Amino acid sequence: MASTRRERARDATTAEIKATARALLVAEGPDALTVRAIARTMGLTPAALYRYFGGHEELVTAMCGDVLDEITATLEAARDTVGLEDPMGRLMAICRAFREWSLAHPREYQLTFASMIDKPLVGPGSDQGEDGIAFGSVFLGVFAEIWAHRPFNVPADDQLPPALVLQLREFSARTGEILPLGVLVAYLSGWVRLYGAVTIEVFGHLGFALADPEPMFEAMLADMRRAMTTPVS
Amino acid sequence: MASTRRERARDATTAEIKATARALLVAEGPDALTVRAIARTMGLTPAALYRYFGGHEELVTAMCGDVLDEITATLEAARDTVGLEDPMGRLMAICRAFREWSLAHPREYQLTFASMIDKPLVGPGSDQGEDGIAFGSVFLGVFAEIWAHRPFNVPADDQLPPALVLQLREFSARTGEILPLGVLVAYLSGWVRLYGAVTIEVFGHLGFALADPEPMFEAMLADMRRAMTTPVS
DNA sequence: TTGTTTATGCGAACGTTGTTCACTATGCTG
DNA sequence: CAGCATAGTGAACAACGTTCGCATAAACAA
Repeated sequence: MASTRRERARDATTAEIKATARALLVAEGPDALTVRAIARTMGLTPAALYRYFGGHEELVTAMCGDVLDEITATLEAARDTVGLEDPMGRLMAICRAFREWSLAHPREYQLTFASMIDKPLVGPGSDQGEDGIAFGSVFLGVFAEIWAHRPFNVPADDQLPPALVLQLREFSARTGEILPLGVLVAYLSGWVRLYGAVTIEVFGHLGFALADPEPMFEAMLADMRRAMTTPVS
Repeated sequence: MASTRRERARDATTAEIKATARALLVAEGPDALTVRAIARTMGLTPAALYRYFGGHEELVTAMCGDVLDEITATLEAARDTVGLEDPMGRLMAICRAFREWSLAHPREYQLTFASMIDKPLVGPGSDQGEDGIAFGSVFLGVFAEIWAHRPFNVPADDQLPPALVLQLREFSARTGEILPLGVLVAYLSGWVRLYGAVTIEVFGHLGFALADPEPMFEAMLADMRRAMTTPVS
């Protein structure tokens, strides 16, 4: 990609900045993620960083992109731990990997997944951002696998609220129309449940009742499986 | 409470500070929630505020408490819209009210429910904070109502993972031992699903697929109802 | 090789933030 | 009335994000 020497050096510095920022984030928390601190630990003047980033916000946005790439790779690796003959197992592997990564990287999680839409909007496939789509397609892909392998009981289109059907049609068109709307509902519900379970645990908002939420997480996964293995009636 | 004149004046100022902070938060966003800005809009010196609050963090913590009280009152009001003969309807009212309040007050929601455990830890009943317990007991109370009104199918204690049983026993002891452990599981699962669905919507992380997540939210409520109306087998 | 351009970094500065401190009034209390 | 706690002031400090003009070194054209 980077042909000329200059471009290579520039990319290296950019990477070093992001790496330093990342290290600062995990070591000192989000409040320490400051332009001046990054410059300081790199032996640079704060002003110098503005040759590489438009400002503080742009820098953390770039970091979110990196995080999203990293977690996408992690999920794919976890997914490929399980063979294609067991797509449900692949989904479970993804979910568990998502939880474990998030618990191991709470700061990054907060930055990337628990920010308002003001900031970089992400989900499993975000409006803006290529990284987001990649992240989302990992999930969507395995749902397609599951459906192809063994269809389960999903509501027919005319059993869904009309308002929902309209939105799902749009979403389906955007994602290649590979799945029935009912499967998209399962996909979205699954993502919402996973996101919620992980977020509440990362924030510690379950500590009032459970010191170790893992069994509850597994129970949620079991319920998710149950919903997706009801035979077609 | 406040007998002497001085104390009354002090409490009034304290309240005005929190009100100003709140107004600033909703009008300008969390970044504008600054000690100096509050003092400025009140016609005070920044230093003066330190007679009332230990610092910025303590101030937003106090605000979170207020928010928690406010939302608790809102949920109770919504709950009492439905008569005692329909406890499930009361739960649904609470859930919908929680979603609507959160969508109408995203900044407050972010501050109160989407902060790390570093900050004020809250959940439906938090480790620290009386407001949290009040908030949580609204939920727990209606679950008790439902169970008393019509028991549903919950796993027996020996069907639950032993690690979970131990934690649930502790939690049960802390909350008065009024419910079987399986009902506590339903309660916690319900809170996790509600929290997740609302959080993901408030953050806009569902916008990649749905412009209006309300039907999906209703579907989640329906599934919650289903899980809590399976007759005892 | 020489001259020109362009990217990179520096240093200083501005306005903002949270917070502390010495000081001055004001109003309550004995 | 005397004494004292309290509320508020103003100035200061360190740290922040950001901008500007100036140097320097690398890349390129002649």
